[in-house]
Amino acid sequence: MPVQLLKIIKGKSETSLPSHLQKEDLQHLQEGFDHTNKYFQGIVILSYPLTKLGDGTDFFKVVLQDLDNSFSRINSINILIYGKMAEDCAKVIRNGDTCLVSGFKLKKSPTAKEDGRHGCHLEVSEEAGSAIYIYTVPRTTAASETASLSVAPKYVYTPLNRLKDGTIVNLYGIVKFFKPPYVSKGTDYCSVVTLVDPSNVKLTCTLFNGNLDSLPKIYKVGDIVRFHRIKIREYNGQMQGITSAGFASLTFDGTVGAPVVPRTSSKVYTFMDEEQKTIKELRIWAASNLSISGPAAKLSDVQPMLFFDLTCQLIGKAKVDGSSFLLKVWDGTKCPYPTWKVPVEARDLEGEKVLLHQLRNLTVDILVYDNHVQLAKSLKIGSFLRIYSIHTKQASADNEDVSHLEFHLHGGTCYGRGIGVLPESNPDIKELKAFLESVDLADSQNMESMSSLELDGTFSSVADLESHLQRCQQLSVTVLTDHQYLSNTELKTILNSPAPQQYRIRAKLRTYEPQKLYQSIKLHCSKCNSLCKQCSTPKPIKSLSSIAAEQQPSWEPTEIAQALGVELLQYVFIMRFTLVDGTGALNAYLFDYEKFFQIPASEILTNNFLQQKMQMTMNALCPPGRKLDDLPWLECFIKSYNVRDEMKHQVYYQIFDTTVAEDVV
DNA sequence: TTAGGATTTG
Repeated sequence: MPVQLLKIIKGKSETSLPSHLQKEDLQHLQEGFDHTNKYFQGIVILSYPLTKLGDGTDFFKVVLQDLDNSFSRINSINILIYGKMAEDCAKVIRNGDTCLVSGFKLKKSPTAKEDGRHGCHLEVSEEAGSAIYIYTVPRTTAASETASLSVAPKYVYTPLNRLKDGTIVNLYGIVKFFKPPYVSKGTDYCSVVTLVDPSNVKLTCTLFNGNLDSLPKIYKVGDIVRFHRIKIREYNGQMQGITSAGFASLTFDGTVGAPVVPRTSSKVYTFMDEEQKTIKELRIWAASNLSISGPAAKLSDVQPMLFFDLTCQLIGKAKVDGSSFLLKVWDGTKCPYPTWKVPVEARDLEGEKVLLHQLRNLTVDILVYDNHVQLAKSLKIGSFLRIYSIHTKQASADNEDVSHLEFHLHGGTCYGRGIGVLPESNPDIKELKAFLESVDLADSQNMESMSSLELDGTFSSVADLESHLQRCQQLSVTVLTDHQYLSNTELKTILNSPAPQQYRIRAKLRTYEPQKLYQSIKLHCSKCNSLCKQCSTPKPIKSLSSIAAEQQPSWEPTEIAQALGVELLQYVFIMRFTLVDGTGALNAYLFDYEKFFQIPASEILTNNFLQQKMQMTMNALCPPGRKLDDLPWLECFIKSYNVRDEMKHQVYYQIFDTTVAEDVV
């Protein structure tokens, strides 16, 4: 019988194993050895759900741990069971059962590197003549239910005061100190993490991995980690943790009440109710037993001679010299001191120039040195960072009257100095993003004169400077031709105010009508101020004789029209813009002969080039397919006016004294 | 192998 369920009664099984079988140790399970008449014995620590392979064959996988080698670095092995045997085993095998496997095929395990188990796995099936003997642990009904619901192994976690030299253990800990992953002098990234747990013992772990993503995703002191398969060694009279094969980690926010969501690079990990409970307990213990307050600060809080952690967004970067690298970052607040600007070659500066200029009053230059340069170079513009242990230093240059504040990330990793990239899903980053989006750039630009532009080293030539200056003064795809003294009014306020009034607004063009642009061109009658033809009272052609009779006749179109009783109509663009600014939406009419588009309405119907230009302009003002966030800003003047008839009264809005920025198309 | 917590000196 290929699968035998053997009950243990008082330590002895009901039936005996075939006498020809001999036990094989885990370390002797190697390719090239003869495993005929051998069996491997282990305890089931993990079983996966029964599945079907592509060809319909049943497949069942269990992990057996060799209790005789439980202190070895590798003490478990994958067993792959095929066909009917898979089905049979899946019905009876439970975690904690002891299994004997014979008649197996030994194959290289493709997952050994990831799961840290034996380099080979055992394949078994009836066809191959395999047999599995299962010694069950006694089962109550309740235990059986639990077992059938759980496919996770029962990991044992060692408290930090029970660690022994030379063992590989699983453990939990609260991060007391950490160095974010940095480039080591060897081949790997390194991260140093000091943990503490309710046994009040500290453990410093040195973790290496060639893949940055495989190191624990610790963002701040107080985070909680779960380490699997960490090796314990004695170093300088103290226990030390170090990565061993198969090391895996989960990291959790240590805040009481925060969602218990593990951060990990592993696609597969075990995390059950019991682990949830452990994290919650550790959070509570940490809250009442540890004082964890990181030196986080906003740029608005910084002082000279300070080491602090900054959570920020990267908007520019540039090489400076061989041992230092420039990061330009902002966090939405303004540093209360004048800050230094590190001179760099314009061609070396990466980042969106317009944005860099827009944010110039809110951006600080951080110079990073030595070992941090390599990581800094690899950072993506726009990414969110936490830069640990930035040093502020007050200094003044020879040509400066007032001192400025410098930001340095010195070389080395003392005190956890380094740079971490945080995902946008991180709660702190979500908060930062929301704050950054709320910052009124128009206000920040007004805080400083344009002369600083020349100081920040962003532009390579006068022409470049002028073009960007022009563009950045506009800061939107439209510009105002007058009334610049007015400040912006939110759409919500405008919608709630009586007409008539005039406003300056900053808004996005969500949509416009007509979408077929040729339909926007109308003939307008200036006499009746409508679209446009009832004002003409045509006279016969002989009426022109009155002009002809003059001594010096004028053949101007207006004179001819007047003589013929024709009211001249003018071509105009008439469009409806739906504008939004986060506080409300408003429909404003554009009535434009030439000024807004800088295209004469009278010429566009006969000029392909102008038609294309208008289409491109509208595409720039309201790029098709973009989300609202990605639409450009428009600065406009609008006036409100009342339209009343017998039935109703309405307020309308019209755009005026506004033109499309020159460099938009 | 690397680092092994405990601020650069630009």
